[in-house]
Amino acid sequence: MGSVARREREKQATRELILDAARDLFARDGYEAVTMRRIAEQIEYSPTAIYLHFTDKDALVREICAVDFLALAHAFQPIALERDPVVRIKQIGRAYIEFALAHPNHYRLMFMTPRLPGQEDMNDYGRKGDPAEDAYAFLRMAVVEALAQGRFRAGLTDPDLICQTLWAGVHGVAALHVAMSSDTWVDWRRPEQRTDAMLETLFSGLLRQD
Amino acid sequence: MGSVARREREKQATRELILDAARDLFARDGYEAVTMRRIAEQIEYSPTAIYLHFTDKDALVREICAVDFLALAHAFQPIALERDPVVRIKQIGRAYIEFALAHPNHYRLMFMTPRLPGQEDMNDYGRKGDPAEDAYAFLRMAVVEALAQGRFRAGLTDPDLICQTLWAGVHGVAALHVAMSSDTWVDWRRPEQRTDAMLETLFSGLLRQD
DNA sequence: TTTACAAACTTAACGGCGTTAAGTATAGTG
DNA sequence: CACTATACTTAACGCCGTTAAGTTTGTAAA
Repeated sequence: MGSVARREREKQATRELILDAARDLFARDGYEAVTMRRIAEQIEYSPTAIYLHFTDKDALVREICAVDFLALAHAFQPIALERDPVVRIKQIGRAYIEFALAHPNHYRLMFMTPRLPGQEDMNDYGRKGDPAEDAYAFLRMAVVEALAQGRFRAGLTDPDLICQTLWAGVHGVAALHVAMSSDTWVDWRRPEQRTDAMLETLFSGLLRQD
Repeated sequence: MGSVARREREKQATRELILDAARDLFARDGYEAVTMRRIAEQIEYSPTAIYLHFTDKDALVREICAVDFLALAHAFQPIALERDPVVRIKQIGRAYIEFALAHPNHYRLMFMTPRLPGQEDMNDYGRKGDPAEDAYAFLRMAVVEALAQGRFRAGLTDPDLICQTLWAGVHGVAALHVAMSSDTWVDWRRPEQRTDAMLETLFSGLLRQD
């Protein structure tokens, strides 16, 4: 009787097995290194078995990303308690870059790979649960609040433009690190130093000076 | 007698044929869309013929990029005439983003794709001729000059850190556009507007205020 | 207790990819 | 005229994502 429930549980278990094996490959070596055959070998199933649990490779990897991005959302949780919106923005920026440095392959897939036109159909987490979207919304709220407090320089009134400038700034640090840090023709400063320099520059560039 | 020279010329001609066909594919649809078989079909050669002119696909595409990046170096030429190093920096930033927007696939390959470890062997253009490297050196010279003129804020003394902050800023605008501009959950401002906002932010953040 | 069935999985294959080994045609040289 | 270097082609290898067609197996209905 309860057997259907058990079978369902078993199916979810192998689904998790696939996800875990794929996550290992992905986190260590990136999207290209994740192959259906390699995942299958690791969990001792045939490659086609994976298709019983995921529609295709892209869906599988994106689900991994979506799950792991909850770590970013989690990092935002304590930040939400901070009262000063400007401090909050700074903490968001720092947490954002830290996430990118800790999960470069996740970051690359989510923010450095062009979206193919026409895949706005979202995964199981649904449109409004997308952590990346949430992060933008979270930043935007802080910006709107700081704007209301008159914290930005005169002339800066568009919250989206401010958000996009902030985002571009921290994304630049993160993305340059992910893609270019092993280039030897630049005498790279340490990532934390670059993060600090960027945040200070953005803030003294955007904020009304005391 | 002069036949060896003619043969050499003919070989260079088919080499150019390959480069042009590959460039079309690459510029329109990006790295993945460039396949040896597709190039071959277009120029009516067999796929293996390409290997007589290029060691592998990566070498071929990187040569395309290196060549087209000369356009960026070219855009820097008039900028070099500008006397004020701060103005020069601003013009470099603007030209840089304009290049990225005009050649998104080139930009993606050169600056948004992680370098595989151990390919520091450079192409025919040689180590010092790499336009990307030249661009950084060009920026750095302007920064050093501005630094000598005391144009940066107190506390900003490291030319490389300043360069990397500037680079990250403009890279952020460019990279976010290339990878994320078709995402609909952000109310994107126009790229030129984002460029202006970023440059103004960076400059008022970095420069000593008059 | 047997039969039917649906779910989970496998085997074999397709078409694509980058790349290579082996063969061929040809033009210039001794 | 024979020889050889060069520019090419054909055929194949081993990968990839994905699918069509079977096979097992545990449960439920007869």
